[in-house]
Amino acid sequence: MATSSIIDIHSLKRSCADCSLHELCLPRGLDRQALEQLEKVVKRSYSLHKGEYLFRTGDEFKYIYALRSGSMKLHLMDVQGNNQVLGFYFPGEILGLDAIDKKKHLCSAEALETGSYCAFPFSSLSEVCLTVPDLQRQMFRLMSRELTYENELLLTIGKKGAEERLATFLITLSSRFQQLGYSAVEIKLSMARQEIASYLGLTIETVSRLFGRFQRAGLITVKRKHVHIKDMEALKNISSGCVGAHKQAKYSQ
Amino acid sequence: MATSSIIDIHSLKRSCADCSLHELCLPRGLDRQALEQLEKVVKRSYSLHKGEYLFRTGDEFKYIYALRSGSMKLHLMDVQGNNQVLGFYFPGEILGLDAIDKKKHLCSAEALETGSYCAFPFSSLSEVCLTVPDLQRQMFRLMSRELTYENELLLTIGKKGAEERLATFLITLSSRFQQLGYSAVEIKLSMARQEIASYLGLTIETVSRLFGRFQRAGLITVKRKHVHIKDMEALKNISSGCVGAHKQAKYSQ
DNA sequence: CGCGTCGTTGAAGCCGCTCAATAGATGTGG
DNA sequence: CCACATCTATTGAGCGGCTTCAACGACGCG
Repeated sequence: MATSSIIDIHSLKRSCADCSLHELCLPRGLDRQALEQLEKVVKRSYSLHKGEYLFRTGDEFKYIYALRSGSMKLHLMDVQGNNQVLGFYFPGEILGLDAIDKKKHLCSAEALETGSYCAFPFSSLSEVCLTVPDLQRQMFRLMSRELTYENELLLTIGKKGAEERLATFLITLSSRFQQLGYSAVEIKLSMARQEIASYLGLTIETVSRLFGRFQRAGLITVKRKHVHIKDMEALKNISSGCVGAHKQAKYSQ
Repeated sequence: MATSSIIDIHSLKRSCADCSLHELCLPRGLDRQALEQLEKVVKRSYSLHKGEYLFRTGDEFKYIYALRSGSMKLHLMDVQGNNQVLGFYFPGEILGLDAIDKKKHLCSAEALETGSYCAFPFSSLSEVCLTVPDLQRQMFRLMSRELTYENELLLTIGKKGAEERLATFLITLSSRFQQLGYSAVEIKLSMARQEIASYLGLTIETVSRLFGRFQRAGLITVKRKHVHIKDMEALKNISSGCVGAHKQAKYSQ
């Protein structure tokens, strides 16, 4: 479990209502009264540095976490050391929902850069859900959304070729950054090539080559962890397989 | 939406308490009083025939479904006709949870054989959740479990070779059947090769060849849709990559 | 500056896909 | 009941995309 930092400017912000992530995060759609209920259980603003874990496989499940700043990766490892990155998380997003069933975390959440988060004790949170219908609804929605994300990732990994996968990854990242108020074309990757590769079910070399190929084709410019999208349309076309012939089996009826 | 059959023996069973799937399904862990609340909203026992849909992509989300008998596949199709099977569902399992967020079904649920199901209007169900803590908890758990399943599928598709994937599939099927009270070694596949292939991110030819290879190796006997597991241990070893050398990149730290 | 980590690039090989033909199963109608 | 059509599954041959193996380059940090 991460230790709280000595000085954390975020801790000055006292309420979810004041939080800039208000409309993205757990409190989304809650009225003032409901927010007050939520305030009672939230533990606010712990900080986290690159490489630190929010939780690890096997940890007891106690909290749902909301990321306030920074970014994280969720990853799963099996007995032989196969390591699959399941997703990347950005401010306003919720981590830990998959641990509810087994009451243990089955995957690990690791910080990709320095950031901060809020923690909601799950037992208290679910009690509040009983008295605040909007909060219950929001919890259901968040879990449902998580399922949808994973469904799309499954489609990407299971049915798309390497170019489509990376293009899909970039497009998705772009739109998520835009929602957060950042540029849709200037992307700062907080994850390593290795992590992108794992997420997409590819190797690091393939990802590297694809970045090069996209750059040579004039779709993007890449410099280390900085990506500039020059031709969003073309990238979207690749992402949905409208160009370069070779795909995996389609099985269309 | 499926039509209810003219005669359905299951409709004679009036309560979840009497249902043989009681301990697997939504009512799991509920006391008598809680069950009564649940009874008020459930719509029981519609029947469904092979090829019929419980819901399709784009359908308005109104119900959560519990499968009573038979089996279903959940699948997702993108714009170009890439069709990914996301999962197979058996009696006691819940379908439709991923539609809560968007209030629309983003994937389709199709019957693999004749069966029956119960429907829970989601708006009523979530109201009941507010007064029955155990039911709310169960909903959270079910959604969480679904996330866990998908995580494991992602690991399988993203990091494992073809043999490992099929072995994992068979092992998983075996243990689910066992939980349902069926044999763990005599497996009747209700899905076609094509559907297995799509689920595992492979082609139908590869799946067919793997079945042949497993049979020649004495691990199983396959005859059409009937599989007999002869060497569970060996299958588990393959499933976790303990044998046949070649795997995908492991990325172990 | 030297070292370690991360990323890029090249060459070669293999796994699983594609294409194609056959066999088996299922259903239909005469 | 068999002939025919259709769909599903099996099997083979060849190829190609991605991985593997290997070496080099680029950064960042002590």
